[in-house]
Amino acid sequence: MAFSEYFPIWNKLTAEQQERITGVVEYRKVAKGTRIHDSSAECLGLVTVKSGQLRSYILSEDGREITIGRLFDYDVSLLSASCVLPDLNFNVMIEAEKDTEFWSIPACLFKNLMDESIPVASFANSLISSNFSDLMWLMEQIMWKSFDKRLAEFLLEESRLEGDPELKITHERIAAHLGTAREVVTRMLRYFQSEGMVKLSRGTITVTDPKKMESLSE
Amino acid sequence: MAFSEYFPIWNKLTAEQQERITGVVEYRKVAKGTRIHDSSAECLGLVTVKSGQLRSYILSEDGREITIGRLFDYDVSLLSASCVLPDLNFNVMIEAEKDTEFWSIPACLFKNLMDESIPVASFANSLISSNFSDLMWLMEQIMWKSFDKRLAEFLLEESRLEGDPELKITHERIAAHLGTAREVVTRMLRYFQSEGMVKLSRGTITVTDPKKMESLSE
DNA sequence: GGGCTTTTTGTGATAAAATCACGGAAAGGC
DNA sequence: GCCTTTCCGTGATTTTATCACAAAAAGCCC
Repeated sequence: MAFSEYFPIWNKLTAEQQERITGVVEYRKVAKGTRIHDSSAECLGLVTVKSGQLRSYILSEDGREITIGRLFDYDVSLLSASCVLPDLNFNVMIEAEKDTEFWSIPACLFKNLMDESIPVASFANSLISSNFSDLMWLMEQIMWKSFDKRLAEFLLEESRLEGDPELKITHERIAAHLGTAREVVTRMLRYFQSEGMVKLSRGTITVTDPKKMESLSE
Repeated sequence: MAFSEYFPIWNKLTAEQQERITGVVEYRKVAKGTRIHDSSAECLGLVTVKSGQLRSYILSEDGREITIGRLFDYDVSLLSASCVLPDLNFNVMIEAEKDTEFWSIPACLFKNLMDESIPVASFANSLISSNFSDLMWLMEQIMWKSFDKRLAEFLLEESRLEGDPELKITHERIAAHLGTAREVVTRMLRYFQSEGMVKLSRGTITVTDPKKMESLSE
């Protein structure tokens, strides 16, 4: 499948614009675990996922993380484009949670397109807006929801994504997703186990009672 | 002073567009404490502050608040325009922290302008982007900074804004700004007082040692 | 000015979550 | 089978949040 299939506003571009993109769009295939963007490197520009899974997260000075978003097949993101929008200045990291194929359009080209095409500008607009909404949602979760609910929700979402109640994930990773400490996750998982909602073993968590967990997460 | 003076991209609009705005822009003057936007009401559109001070905040189900941004003279905001950007869906409140004069451009007109003018679209872009960055900054504060630092920073910022070390504010209000409980603020303020950084009395907090507080806040 | 209400602040007790400091168990490499 | 690394468990302590209640200050009304 070609890039154009994955770029929602492709048909709203002129042939000339399409050509400029085709000329510079970069295709990459990265292995699970690869960090494709961080604050130090010059920015990637606009990222479009062909297949796989990416996660964006922020990092504290002492190395703690929290996931702020995820990208799946057909998702497009401007998070890695702080140089496109000068008002977008913060340090976000992006890494591959699975082997991932994606395209990137250099920041400078996208910036030019934004300045000459209304469809591109309003596309950028909706991307940023939905990122903003997602962050707002996360904020509300962090501020007003207790940790047990957040963890339950994470586990359910994760097993939904994988299509499997048996999750291959460490407590450490979960802590990084949720922005807390590993011990906190461990203890809460033990509690979930004592309540019969999950079964634990090294490196895997099996959701045994999704119903009960769902009712907890609300 | 006229609206055009306060609208950064006024000169990039056609005469016809300027006229459409002039025809519908609404001027309002509200007293301190007025809530000018909430999730229930139909949305205000684009807000431009002439003078005064607004704050945007979110609300939990059980009534707790946290300030997510502030608007001062000449500031423009799209936060109250969830209906302009369909991807911008969350419930933010806006209230006047001081007597405030502002203009609002109805959402539908602004949406039309965005769809026909690149300067307007990219202006919207930079507004959303900077809101996004601010929220990201807040997120980092909440996640990685301890409460004493956040409170110290708030008090310093507040006294800088007012140009006065003697702040007329209750513990309750501070708690609403920082998204915590009143008792927590009270106790930390007592600690600050015991350390000689502030002097407390009913309804006022006087920053007596800003230097020391600054070094704490870092 | 004396009683009344409302607002603001103080504080103990308890719970939730984060941090610190270990140690032990499981898996993988050779 | 040994050694290293990764992952997990858990007590002790600190920080924040929550709950419950009350005292002190200010405002109001006659």
